[in-house]
Amino acid sequence: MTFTSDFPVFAVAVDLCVFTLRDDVLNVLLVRRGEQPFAAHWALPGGFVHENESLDAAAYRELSEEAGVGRDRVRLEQLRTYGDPARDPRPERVVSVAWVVLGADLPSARAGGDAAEARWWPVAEATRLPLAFDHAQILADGLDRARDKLEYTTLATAFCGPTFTLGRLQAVYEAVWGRPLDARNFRRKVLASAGFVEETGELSTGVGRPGKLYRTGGATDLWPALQLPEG
Amino acid sequence: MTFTSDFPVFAVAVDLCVFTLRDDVLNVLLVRRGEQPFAAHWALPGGFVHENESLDAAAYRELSEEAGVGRDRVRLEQLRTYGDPARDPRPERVVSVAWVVLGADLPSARAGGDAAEARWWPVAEATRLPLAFDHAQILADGLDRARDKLEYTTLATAFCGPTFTLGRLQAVYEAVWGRPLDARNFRRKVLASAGFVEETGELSTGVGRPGKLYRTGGATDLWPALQLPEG
DNA sequence: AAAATAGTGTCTCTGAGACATTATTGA
DNA sequence: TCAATAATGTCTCAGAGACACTATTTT
Repeated sequence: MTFTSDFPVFAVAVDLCVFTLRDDVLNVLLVRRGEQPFAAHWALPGGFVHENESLDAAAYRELSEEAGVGRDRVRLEQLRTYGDPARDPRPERVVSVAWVVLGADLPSARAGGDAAEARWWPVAEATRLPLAFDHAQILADGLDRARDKLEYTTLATAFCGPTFTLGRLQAVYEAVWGRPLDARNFRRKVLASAGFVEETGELSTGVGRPGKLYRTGGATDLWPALQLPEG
Repeated sequence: MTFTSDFPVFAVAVDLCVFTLRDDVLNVLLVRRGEQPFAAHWALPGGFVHENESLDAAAYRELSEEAGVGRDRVRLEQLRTYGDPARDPRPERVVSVAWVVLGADLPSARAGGDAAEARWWPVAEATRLPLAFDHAQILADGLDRARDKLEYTTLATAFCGPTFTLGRLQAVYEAVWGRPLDARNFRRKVLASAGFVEETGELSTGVGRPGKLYRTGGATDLWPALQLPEG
């Protein structure tokens, strides 16, 4: 397929920072590239936006192709757009719209799309890898965004399933912030934030004493905010 | 000039929400379009990104062309990217990277670039205009961003000149938030936020009692944050 | 003297952090 | 009975909001 235009021509891509918790550790999905440039390098999943496809539709499509995850399983928000002329060595000018994607219990990664291999990485390891393109920067920005958003939005519940105990929600905060929190203070603050969570009336099952199960409340912004402990 | 590509072809634009204070009222720069589509509609200043030009360079260039403002006069930050296939009626697919630009005492607008006319609008009026493309949405998002950022960053000083009194800084907050603030509490909080402002040793001149002049401190994030009063 | 702006202190209330023990379940 | 998780209360401290008057300058 060939296109022509009277404007400077760009390719537009989406790149995804897909985060989930595995064993109470924050993980990010990376794919190993099968093609040049950066063949065999690890990279964020992503790809080109199609004609007549919106940016978020492209993000959801890549998520489905490269992670096998449907849009009902995740929350997705735009991070920022990266457009340095040198960020992609190919002759085409490639601008990439990056997204942060949060999900609970996302499936084990599988190869798909043009990726030779896909797997979850604990973020501490992923940030030490020599990622393709400017993906190390994008990942760092995505992590910052996730950490910030947990403070003043209810986004943390996106890491949990449809129902969860307060203990699970606390584990989310501890994994993303990398700091232990006091359970009593955490519970007090979560329950004092109107619309953060609501009781389902059910109790959890499994190991340990059953606890009340909650679901996401109606609020999107948190007031008052939870505060990331300093130090 | 004609380009060809093996990828779906996009044009990439930048659009700017340029804010300044005029008579203690928050104003935004709009241009009247001279060409189709949306000829004679008011729009955010902006234009296409050139070949081999980074996104922020394009934003600064448009700012210079359409507002006559150099990069040393403003602070600029990326807002988000808009890419709905229907957002531009032209056959080319146009994705726009939007920016929020804050400046002090920006010059009276002049026509430039492909704008027939340019002028400052109080934001309350601007948001009621039928703007071109999806610019009403972009402007609304830009206003939200500016209001949020004033809470937890030192961005407010970008609306002031190189030195300013605390009274001027308070006027910035009141204009952007649309709420009166208590001067005593405001001073206490600003001076308690490490690195927000630092004394110059100079005093203001002009009407009223002279006050200490401050300049922007080294901090970019505010701790503790200033809080937008509710209600 | 009038208008405009700068500067100062205290009380009260809310929310944050620190901190230990008991309760209930499954293995 | 042990391991794992849930649940509960109090004290102290910091920061936010409410609130009134005096000081200095220009016109």
